[in-house]
Amino acid sequence: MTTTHRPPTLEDVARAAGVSRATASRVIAGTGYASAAARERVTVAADLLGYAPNPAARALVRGTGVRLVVAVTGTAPTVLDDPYVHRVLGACARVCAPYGLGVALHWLPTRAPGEVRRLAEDRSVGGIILINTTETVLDAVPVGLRGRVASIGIGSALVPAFDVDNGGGTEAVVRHLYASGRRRIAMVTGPRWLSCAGRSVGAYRRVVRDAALPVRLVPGDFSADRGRAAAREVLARWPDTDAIVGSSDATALGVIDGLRGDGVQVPGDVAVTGFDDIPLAAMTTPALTTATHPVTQIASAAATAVLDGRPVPPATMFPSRLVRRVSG
Amino acid sequence: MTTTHRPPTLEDVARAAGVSRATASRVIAGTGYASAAARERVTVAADLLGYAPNPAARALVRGTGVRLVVAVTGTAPTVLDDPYVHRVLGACARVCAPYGLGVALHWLPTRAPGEVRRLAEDRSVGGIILINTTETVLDAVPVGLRGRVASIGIGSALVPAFDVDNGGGTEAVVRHLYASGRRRIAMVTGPRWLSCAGRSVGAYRRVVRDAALPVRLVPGDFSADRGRAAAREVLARWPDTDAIVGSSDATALGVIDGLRGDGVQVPGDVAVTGFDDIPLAAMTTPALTTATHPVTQIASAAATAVLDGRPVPPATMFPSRLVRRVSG
DNA sequence: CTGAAAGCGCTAACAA
DNA sequence: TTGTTAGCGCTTTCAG
Repeated sequence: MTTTHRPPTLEDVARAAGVSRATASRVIAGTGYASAAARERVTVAADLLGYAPNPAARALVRGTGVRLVVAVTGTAPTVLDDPYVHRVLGACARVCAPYGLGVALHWLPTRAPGEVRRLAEDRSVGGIILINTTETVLDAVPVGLRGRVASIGIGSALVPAFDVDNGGGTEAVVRHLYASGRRRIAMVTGPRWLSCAGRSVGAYRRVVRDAALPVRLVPGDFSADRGRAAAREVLARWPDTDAIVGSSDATALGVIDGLRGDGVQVPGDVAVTGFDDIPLAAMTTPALTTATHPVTQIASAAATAVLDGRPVPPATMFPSRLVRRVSG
Repeated sequence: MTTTHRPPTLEDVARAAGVSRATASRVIAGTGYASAAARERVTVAADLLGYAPNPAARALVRGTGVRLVVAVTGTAPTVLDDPYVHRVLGACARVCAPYGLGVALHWLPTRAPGEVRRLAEDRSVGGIILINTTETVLDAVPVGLRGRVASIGIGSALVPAFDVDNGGGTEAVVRHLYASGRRRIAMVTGPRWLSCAGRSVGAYRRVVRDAALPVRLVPGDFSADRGRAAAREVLARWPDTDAIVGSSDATALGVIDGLRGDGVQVPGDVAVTGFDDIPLAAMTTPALTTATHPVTQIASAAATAVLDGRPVPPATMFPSRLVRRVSG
């Protein structure tokens, strides 16, 4: 007689432990009363059978959803191809694993901030992590989502924020540049619509103003291509620039490439710094001076907040540390 | 009177369309008979109400699982931190989205190939994508998983394989090196336990042998650190080497860095090539000559195969194309 | 071709 | 403290 190898259900565990399904449920889910004896017997039976609760069934009855959605705001669905987004997704996946939850990727069009409502209504969505979000999107988050949503970037009264202290990181970078003798420091900013990028610009302005240096800002978008173009703009507008602060490592690499195309030496003529400390920042020539960005930590904290459901502070900032290498 | 804004269920759709829940189910799921009239009315009602099936309920009744697991074989859970893995995860997430499925990340210890059985028994697992898998793991895949599992890398009779044609890519690279006059070409291999990396080594051996050049192999592991060390080993054992083929871009970058530490010019003294064509390969100095690796395409194809459940060929290879830049 | 009915595996009142 | 009961939203026989 061949027994089909069927995964054990709660029913099996209950029977093996000699209790009712309800009691077994209470001890497995860790909710409600149960005598020490019952607890013991159920626990033993469960790991004897190798029991694991079926997340789908659980989600169905609790109305709790079965996946954590990473929702990325942007003008086109290509924002989902970004390595940064993938890293966040990976970190979320690791946090979700013990809960039996999956993760999903969703594009939130900048033009249609109401889209977030549809996500909230989807019963299979257990929680939402917002990335690169805007005030407009934040305003569209329904109150019913309270406690099941977090933002990596800016937050709101309803949505707790988790982010790198890019103001602090940028400040450290610019101060370092000043300390090493640079006096005409330009910056390639992040995208304007991304308010959290504004903190870096603010920090740059502050340091530069305090030192009575000129403010030299050129818009960027975190990409290398834009960095390359921006480098030329900077040189065209302010030929005596002796340092360029990139708002991402990709930007900085682009800047270096653009500069080199014009025969400018880095860091000899112009120092260049990045932000993020991607793994390759240490391997390029010249090795990139930058500031750290603990993406995994941040994403894990955000995901944990959503899954735990415990109250969290409205904003949690993760420190960014200067990494001195060769480029600046 | 405030109506709680509850997402519509199939029941709601059925009522609105004036049919039974069963009929509504048939047309929504696209399975079983339904008159044109019924089909029409249900469809209209569904998108009038903005109905979306609840994946958890569906998974529960069909026993079909609610997430696609990306299972990475390796000696330590840190393999889950690899950007390559994250990219695969991202691609899978995009394929899963329309199915309402989530994705999950799982470490499959090299030492415990049987672990894959536990995954197979988990009712919440809808399918499995194997990464960096070994024959041992492949052998442990239970037959019950047929059609719900695919491998990125090597496959088996049970598990269809999806991979880059790294043999072809490597051949193109080595031929290019030869054509540009290099005659003493060394290679830093991928990890030995990863059999699909062997195809690159095979291709290298073949080209080199056909040209009557010496075989110079040094073991690597795809990492930049190992590349750096390997460069020195190569130089120590065969000082007249004039080209080094890296089996990944990270390796190549490490090799370049190691070479530079010894005052060797790239590509002047020694040409260096990579594999993967990561975005940054174009930005480094010197820009990296490499071969493409369509990771997203591969992962999407694998995920699609698992979710569709349609029969697929035992192995699907994706072409790798030479990208000539400066380093080699 | 359609509807009634029976669950999928689990949790949450409610009694006992 | 425990068991009984009633579903969560959906699919799927099985009769009509």
